[in-house]
Amino acid sequence: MNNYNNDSYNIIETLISIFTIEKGEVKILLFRKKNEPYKGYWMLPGKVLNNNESLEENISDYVLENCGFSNLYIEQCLVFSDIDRVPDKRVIATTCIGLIDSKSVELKQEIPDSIESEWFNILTIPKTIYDHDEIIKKSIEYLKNKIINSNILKMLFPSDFTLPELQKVYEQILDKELDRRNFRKKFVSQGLIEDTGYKNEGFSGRPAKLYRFKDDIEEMNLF
Amino acid sequence: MNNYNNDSYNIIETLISIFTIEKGEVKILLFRKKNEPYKGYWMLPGKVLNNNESLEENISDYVLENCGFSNLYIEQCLVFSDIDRVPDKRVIATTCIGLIDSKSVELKQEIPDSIESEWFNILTIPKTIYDHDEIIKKSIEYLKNKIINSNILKMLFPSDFTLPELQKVYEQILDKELDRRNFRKKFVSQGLIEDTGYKNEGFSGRPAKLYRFKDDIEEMNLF
DNA sequence: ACAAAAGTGTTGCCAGTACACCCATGA
DNA sequence: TCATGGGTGTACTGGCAACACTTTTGT
Repeated sequence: MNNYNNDSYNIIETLISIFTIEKGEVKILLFRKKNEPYKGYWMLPGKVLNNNESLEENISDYVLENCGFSNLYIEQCLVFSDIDRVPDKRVIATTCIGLIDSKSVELKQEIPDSIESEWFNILTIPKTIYDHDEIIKKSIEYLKNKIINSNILKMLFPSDFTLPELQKVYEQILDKELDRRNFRKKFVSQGLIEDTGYKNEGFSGRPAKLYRFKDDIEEMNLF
Repeated sequence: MNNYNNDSYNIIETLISIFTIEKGEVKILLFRKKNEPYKGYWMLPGKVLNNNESLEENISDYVLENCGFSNLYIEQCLVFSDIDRVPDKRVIATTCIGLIDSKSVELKQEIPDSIESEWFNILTIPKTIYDHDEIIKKSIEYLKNKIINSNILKMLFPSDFTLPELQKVYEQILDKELDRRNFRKKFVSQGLIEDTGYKNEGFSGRPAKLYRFKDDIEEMNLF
């Protein structure tokens, strides 16, 4: 058990699917690859794991440096370890999902000019490198399963939001339409949200009340 | 992104929490450590991952060789990557849960004499090495969350079983008592099981009907 | 006044729960 | 015949789904 040889050493990369809400749409952050192979294709953010840092430290540091987000919510997803998932080199990917609210995205810190990044609607994801499309698919699936049994989406809505906005996000992730009245009833009756007393005026139609998630709500499920 | 140095190489081990049912009790398989440090303590089965095998191949091969199980059901659990989770050496643990029915346990193949192993009731787990107690705790939690929304436990019951037996397993994992009549109603109404026509006679009290899981039932949740 | 979008109330159904009685066997 | 444990039926309840009308704003 304690015998290590050359074959026992592996390259590990952490890859993260960062989601946010931009103009009511659920989006994922991708970087553009700069060199061959797959030059110009899109890819998930992430980097090789050093042997002096944990998975969580690695991805937090990376995200801060390269995306400028200091308060990203992170959860582990799956490990992808097929021998040939990356050509030429054997690289194991440990993957995470990250959630960040749009306000924190706007307030992001300095990031390198050299990185070309873009938020993509989860329904129109471009061609990505290696097995990243598979990883993204699993990440969205993970998110979908998660929001059914937990209130994880509050990580995407720390600031004031309207119930119709929240509903549209649920509809995008679950990929089905929900009833306005029942949706409201569920959230209000569970005591997850509270009225801020403000309204978002200035749009066509009746202004919607602004809500916020209560602070003291804990996650329900670990997985 | 493609620059690797010495710091980029890591030792990865796969560790697996294998569960079965033995005499109605949910049990987990542990090995006994043979050398210092922690000599004599118990530990999860698992081994270092070579760079020519996937996580799933690695753990399947290991389990076959060292536990003798050829048809173990496996799912990924969490990754543990704290720098000092193992003393002296940096080792990352990717963990899995495994489920095997008691009949397959009895029919297991040859395994090395040198391995000392034992099935422990999940309520009375002995002292384990490193962070294995934490890993075991999370594995049980994973299993608990899983059986609520899926029929994963059919992996533990491929052969005939009685409903009271099945119920007791649910009660152990969920750690709460369930109503006999409602439990039966749920499984029968969902069409997950079918009557084999046999009974388990020879015990005190009325004999229980023997059921089996239907073959065509798929998993419902991925996570 | 009209259009657009948000807010509200009622009803029915199904799943889960609580609970009491009967049945088949071994001793 | 009694003890033991398994099988069955009923009534209640709360959550979810289906559905139509009213309210508040901008134009």
